[in-house]
Amino acid sequence: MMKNAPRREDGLSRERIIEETIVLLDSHGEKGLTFRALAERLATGAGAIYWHVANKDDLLASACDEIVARALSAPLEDAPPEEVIRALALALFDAIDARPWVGSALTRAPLELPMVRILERLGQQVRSIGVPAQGQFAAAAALLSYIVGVSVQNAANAQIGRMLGGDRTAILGEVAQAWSRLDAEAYPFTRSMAAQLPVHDDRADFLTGINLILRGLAQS
Amino acid sequence: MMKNAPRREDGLSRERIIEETIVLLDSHGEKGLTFRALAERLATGAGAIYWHVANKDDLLASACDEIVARALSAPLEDAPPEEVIRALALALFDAIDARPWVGSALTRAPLELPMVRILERLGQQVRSIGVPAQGQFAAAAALLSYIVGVSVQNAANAQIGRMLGGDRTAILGEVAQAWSRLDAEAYPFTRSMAAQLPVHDDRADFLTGINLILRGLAQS
DNA sequence: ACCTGAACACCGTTCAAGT
DNA sequence: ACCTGAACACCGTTCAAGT
Repeated sequence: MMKNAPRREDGLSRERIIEETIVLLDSHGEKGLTFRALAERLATGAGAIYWHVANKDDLLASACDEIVARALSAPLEDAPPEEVIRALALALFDAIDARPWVGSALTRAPLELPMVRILERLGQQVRSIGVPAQGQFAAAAALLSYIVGVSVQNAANAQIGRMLGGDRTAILGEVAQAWSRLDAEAYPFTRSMAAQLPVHDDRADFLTGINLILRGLAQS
Repeated sequence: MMKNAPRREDGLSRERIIEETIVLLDSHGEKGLTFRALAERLATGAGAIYWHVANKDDLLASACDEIVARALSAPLEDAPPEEVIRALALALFDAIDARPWVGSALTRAPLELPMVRILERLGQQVRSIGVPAQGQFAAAAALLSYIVGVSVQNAANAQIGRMLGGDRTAILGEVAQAWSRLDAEAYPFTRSMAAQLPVHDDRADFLTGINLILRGLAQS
């Protein structure tokens, strides 16, 4: 065709829809993402969105992939592979922590593009480390499971704090109180750990786990 | 009061509701759990359920807790603590694998009773191992994160297979084909791993990770 | 080709009214 | 104390009709 600029500036597009989806998810959470709310933001009808997007799952998955792609694009520097893996892991941990909805989207669509993006990056570094060929897949898969699994779990924790309104310390303080009120017979360990909960650093523990896996990898 | 058996046999009760919730979740998945469907199964009105249960979140959380409690009640034997931890981890892995909805319920209500149940069990074993006092919480928390995180992630994988109808091998075969069709420039690692995907054992990898953490714990 | 917006078939939750 | 079931305020998705 000859005309190549027929698109109106205010026309809908997949990109614009997904961009606005991210804004909506960030501002109003997972249950705030509604075709009606999205349509209003885009100044269009609810049905129009379906021309560019298959359904709500597609919407969520695409928004998730966008965030994952951004998180992975940052740490590209050439450094020792272990260092790159740590950087990738933390970038994902922080991205999911900042947007808990990314976590549930990741869990909902397991072997899709976002996961493959991460696996690829991890795999390339696993190769650089020098892990023998027959162990590369298991190593990359273990890292992938750990990173995504723990990050999602952590983000869920953080989200509940945000939902209850208070700051992190206050929430954890309340949980700690609840723990110290548990039955002494059934929950001796948890009771005695109540005091440590509020001063606990999840991000540091996450990194400790990564280092543990990397150490195990080096031994094999 | 004097009369202590006024309850009709067909009366509703929290237990009966949760029991039927589990049946419904198992048979029709997470989106099959509906107050209307549940009411029909219980031969009552939708609103009656609200007399025994706060809301849908409460329903899901209670069903989840029931399953977690069952999974933890099995492996009680006195064995070396590392062995008990492995047994607990696998029991949870299998329970969540069999019921993916437990995974998302666990993620939705992070620091609630089900998680505390698991933490307590792990913590007691961590103590038995002889981990020094100031490291016990971090150790138990690391195990908890890993077990729940990876199990949830694995269950999500398994679920997608079930949803697509085919058996596990067939699904993974298709994913493997999709992987081998990825762009050679951008996804060299994933492409070369395509063949290994269908013969990969997630449960074994899960256990490998547990052993890795236990080994790290023994060193400290 | 792309958009509109009414309509359909659902939801969770509430609440007056019953027993 | 416990249950009923209609009613309310929403959903995702479809689809004739428009441009």
